[in-house]
Order: sequence, then C-alpha cells, then structure tokens
Amino acid sequence: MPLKITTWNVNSLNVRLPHVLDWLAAHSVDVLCLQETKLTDDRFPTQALRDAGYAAIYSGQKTYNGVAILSRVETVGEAADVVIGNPLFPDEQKRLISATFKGVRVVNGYFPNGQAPDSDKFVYKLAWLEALAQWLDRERTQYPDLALVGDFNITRDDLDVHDPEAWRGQIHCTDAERGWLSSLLDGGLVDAFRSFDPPPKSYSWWDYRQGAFRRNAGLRIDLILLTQALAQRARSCSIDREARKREQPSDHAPVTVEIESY
DNA sequence: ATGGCCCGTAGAACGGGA
Repeated sequence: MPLKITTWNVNSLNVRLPHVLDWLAAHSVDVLCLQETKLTDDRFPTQALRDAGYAAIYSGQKTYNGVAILSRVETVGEAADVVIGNPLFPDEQKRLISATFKGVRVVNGYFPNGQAPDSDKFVYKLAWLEALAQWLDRERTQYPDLALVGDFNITRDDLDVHDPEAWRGQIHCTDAERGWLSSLLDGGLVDAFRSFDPPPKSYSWWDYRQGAFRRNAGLRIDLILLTQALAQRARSCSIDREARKREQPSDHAPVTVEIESY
C-alpha cells in the first residue's frame, strides 16, 4: 500500500472545514498535515473529522498559527510518539507538531513568516529555523524515515518565484532563509517536489489580490523534505492547483507525496 | 507609484499574512 502524505495551509480550519472534508473524500490521503488552523484546541472539529475516518492531533491557539495532523484510521491508524513544538525552543506560538505513522516520522511546521528582513519577526524566524535544524539532527538519528513538511515560508531559489526581480531580497527570498534551506538539502534532505523534475512556474501559494492565481503569480513555499531513505521510496509529488480554484479557497494549495509500501 | 484580498477579533478598523 502506498502512503500518501499531504501538507496544506488552510488559513483557518473554521472557514475551510467543508473544503477539507470534501478534499479528503476525493483524495483519501493517509496523513494530512494542516497549518494555520487558527483554533484553540477546545474548538478543534475532532468529531467531524472522525466521522470522515480521520483521527487528529493538534496544537492550536486563538487567532494565529495552529498546526494539526490528521491520519486515516483505516490505513495508518492513530499517531504515535506525538511531540508538540520543538523541545529545544520554548515558543508561545503553536507552529510545530510531530508524530510517527507506520514507521514514518512526520514533522509538520508552520514556519514563521518573518514579515520583512529588517523586522523583529525576521530575527524570530531565523532563531526558530536554527533551533529546528538542531532538533532535526537529533530526530533524524532516531527516525531514519523522516518527512519535514509544511508551510516553510521560504523559496528555495528563483525557480520558486513568479517574479524574481520584484521579490529579490524580500521576505521568503533572502539569502539567510535560502541558506538555511540549502544547508538542510546539503545535509541529505530531499525536496520531494523538485526531485520529480516538475514543470517551470509550479507554485503552491498565490495572493488573494490582483487575480494572482489567474495570472499564476505565485510562490512555492509549501514543501515536503524527505530523508534519503524515504526519498528512495517516493513515487510522486504533486501540487493540487484545483483546490485553489474552489469558492472561498485557502491561498495555499495542498502538496502531496506518495511513498511506496508501508 | 500604491494597493487592490482574506481571516479573526472585533462590534470599527486593524494586525497579520506572503
């Protein structure tokens, strides 16, 4: 049985729950990692998802951030070894949740936006990234089959940017952010989507304004990174642009990797 | 040139997103 893992920034699970349920019914992925749920844990729609066949783990807060992992009970069952946040980086902001499914370690992150390179939020972003890299080094020794997924808020290079000149040096495109991502790739993680030689101008996020989706004026910032052991078993990785065409869509599209035999 | 949208918290605009 292939194992399908999806990452999707839903920009409010309250608003997007009908879309998520429809999408799950149509795609039947095994693990769905969500970001920007914007829900406190007491308001998480556990029952509606359970009725759809999915168990959930989650870490949320009011208004901002919030992450969750849904798992298809019939195929992969419940999450094991759940870790909330980064043990090396105490953080009020709920941006990280990790668990194991059928031996695959899934680390799901809503990476800080950073706002602007000269802002305090950018300082926080770089600290958050550095701490994540340190913790990942540990996790990878414990879990050889690991997937780091989520809304990275980083473009790998100009191929991930619709207008590189306009974005040069801007947030998501700075040398510091890209350098951090490069060091992860140099350290052996594989950018699943890029590894399948995708067509140019493949993006995962489009601004709500200016008809950006219609013009395909987007960025690829939602990524799935796999350890080499896991990447060898990856069969495909795709971005579901159809989800972005729906009424009241998230500004991000789901990204799915299919892994051979679990 | 700038901002143009969406969401949550409000209970009007505003912060934040990217």
